[in-house]
Amino acid sequence: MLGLMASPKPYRAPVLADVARAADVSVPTVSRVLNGSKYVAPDLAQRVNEAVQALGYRPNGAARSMRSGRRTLVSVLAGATANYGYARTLQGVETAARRAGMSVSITVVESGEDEHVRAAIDLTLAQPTAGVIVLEFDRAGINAAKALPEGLPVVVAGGGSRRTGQVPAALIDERAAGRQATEYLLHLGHRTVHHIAGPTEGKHSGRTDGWRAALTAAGAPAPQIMRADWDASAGYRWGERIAGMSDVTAVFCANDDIALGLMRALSDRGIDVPRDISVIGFDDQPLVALWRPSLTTVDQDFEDLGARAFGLLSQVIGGEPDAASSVKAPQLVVRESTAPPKG
Amino acid sequence: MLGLMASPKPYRAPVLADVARAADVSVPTVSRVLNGSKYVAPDLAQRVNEAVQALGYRPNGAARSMRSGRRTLVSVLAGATANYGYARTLQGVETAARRAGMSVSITVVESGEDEHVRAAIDLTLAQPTAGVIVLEFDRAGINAAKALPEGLPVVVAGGGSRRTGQVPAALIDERAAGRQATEYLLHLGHRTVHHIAGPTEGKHSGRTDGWRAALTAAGAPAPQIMRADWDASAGYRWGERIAGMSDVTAVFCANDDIALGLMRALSDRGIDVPRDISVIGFDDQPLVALWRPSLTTVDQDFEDLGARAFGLLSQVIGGEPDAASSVKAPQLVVRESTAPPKG
DNA sequence: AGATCGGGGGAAAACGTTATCATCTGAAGT
DNA sequence: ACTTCAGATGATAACGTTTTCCCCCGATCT
Repeated sequence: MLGLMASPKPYRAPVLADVARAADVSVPTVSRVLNGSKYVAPDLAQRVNEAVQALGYRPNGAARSMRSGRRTLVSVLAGATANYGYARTLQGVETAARRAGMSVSITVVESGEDEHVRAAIDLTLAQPTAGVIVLEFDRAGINAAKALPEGLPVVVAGGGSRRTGQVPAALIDERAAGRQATEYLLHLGHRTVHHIAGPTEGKHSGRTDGWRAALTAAGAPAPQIMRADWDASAGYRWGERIAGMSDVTAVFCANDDIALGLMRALSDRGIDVPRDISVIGFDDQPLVALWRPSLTTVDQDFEDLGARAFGLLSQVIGGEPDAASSVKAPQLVVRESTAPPKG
Repeated sequence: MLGLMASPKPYRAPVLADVARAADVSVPTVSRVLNGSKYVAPDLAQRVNEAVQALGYRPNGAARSMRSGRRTLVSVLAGATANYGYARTLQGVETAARRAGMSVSITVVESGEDEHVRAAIDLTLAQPTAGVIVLEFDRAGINAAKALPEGLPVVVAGGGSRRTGQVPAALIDERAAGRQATEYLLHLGHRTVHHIAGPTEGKHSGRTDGWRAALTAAGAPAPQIMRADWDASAGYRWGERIAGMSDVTAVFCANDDIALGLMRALSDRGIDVPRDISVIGFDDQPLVALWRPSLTTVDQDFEDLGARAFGLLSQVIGGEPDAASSVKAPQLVVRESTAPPKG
């Protein structure tokens, strides 16, 4: 009859009442001990701690957060996770959150379409979240930030040079960086600088703005913007076309992947970087320093961005009235892919 | 006196009772409508839905999960997040979870030290989690998997060729891949294959095992293993030494970063890949195809790994008795960095 | 010695939801 | 016309915790 026996213990996780019984104290006392309240006798506290150990008790997070109203989960909404910038920013958020005793959840917004935005938000808010950090690197993130309900603590992390709307933001000043990169190329003696931009993100991108500003300030002609997706293959395809253009001597790419794809295409066609054409990327992924030629690029401190975003969210959650946006300027890293023009 | 006025509405998120009042129905009825129960009159349902819309009501996840016992959060424990393999696996988990209507939380285990392991587990289990996926790519993950309490749904995702302990696992057969890569080099005519391994992970690594098995099967001599960290600089340092070794004609690297660092070091010393030395990597990061020469490597389907891990966890949570581990073999991708030896 | 005070601890309420149970209605079956 | 039944709804309990309230006690003060 063994096979028909009901399982003897369906294993129920121990709860506060079990601990209280084992320690022969009341339920609130156990709670007090666990939450480090003073006003509890040492011997009782010890009995409780022993019972907790013995039973392997873990507080039920749902019950805890429901009753106390305290939330220990922060949610990240992002258009992607595995791309370098996203992943590093997420890492920065996670590290900061962990040090503060909070957990991080991540939800991907598949696209900027209403449907995807709404689905992601619904999923995120189904958890008892203390607040939301939106990675505003793409349209999905931008739309998600707009669609979040009022009254919920929200901060944005992104590449603008100033705050977007009313939401506090941790920012990287892409505009300044784009300008600096372009100015560097002009300073080397290039007549103008071509630009491969990322997919259009609403009105403008800071990188593109900075590029244009530098050209205007220097009185240099602004060539037509070349649009590309974020990945290397898009850079490669533009490289094929640029190889046939005689007037291009310097290219500022919206990210490292595009730059590497471009360089490979040029290399495949016998065009030398940086002798024939200079190339600058954006992000400073670890591998680009190994490239031949190593890539001149803009170092964005994504981890710091994530940490700042979390800090800001903490302030907002804490109700601090002057939760101020922060902006940090990325840094140009000069390597081998840039040089004065041939002439 | 304006400055001294108490804020008029401290904003309390609407709850079920508010909706019920607005729709003039009972609280349970609202719950029924929201959970799609039948047995509710169409006109009532509509009133409820309108009230939900009007008030912007969102169910309180904590209360919901406490009462129903249903959990909609799965937790990922990992030794890192931003590295390519980790990030892609996490992406796979997130996508699968989102499709299943579940959220994902991520906690980094800083090291294999007891202290860090315990801290990470405590943090994770403070959330009302339905189950845990441990990324067993390093010692931190391995130790975390061991230290998780009994009775909690746990699965492992990693690179073993068979299950570790009693925990169901989604695996990538690194051993088979290591063997295949090594056999390919031998097949090209190399007398033996050198190997740069990752940091020692307990007893062994599947990649290293496969390498050794291939050499043994072919009767080739097994050179001393070269140990390295996972990053490119470690590969570079080995490259500096390998440049001075005359007997090295082929190197199998434990990951792509190491391989790229190695290739750069060799290139810096005028050693041609693949003419003088063949190099194989492991992971197939997107950029390695752009390298010059493009890298022969092993494609690991990390996203699929994450998806399988989530599927497995779902089964475990659902109480399916035969939640079977799955193993998938990665694939060798032949590119330009491998060739027959000179002689 | 009686009033006062504050540490220590238990009883009970409360959080917002879902599950159980009971009740009510109207239609179908005799 | 009287039961029967199923659909529809509300009252109430329950989940596991924290918070509030109150009582007890011994120590200190008049």
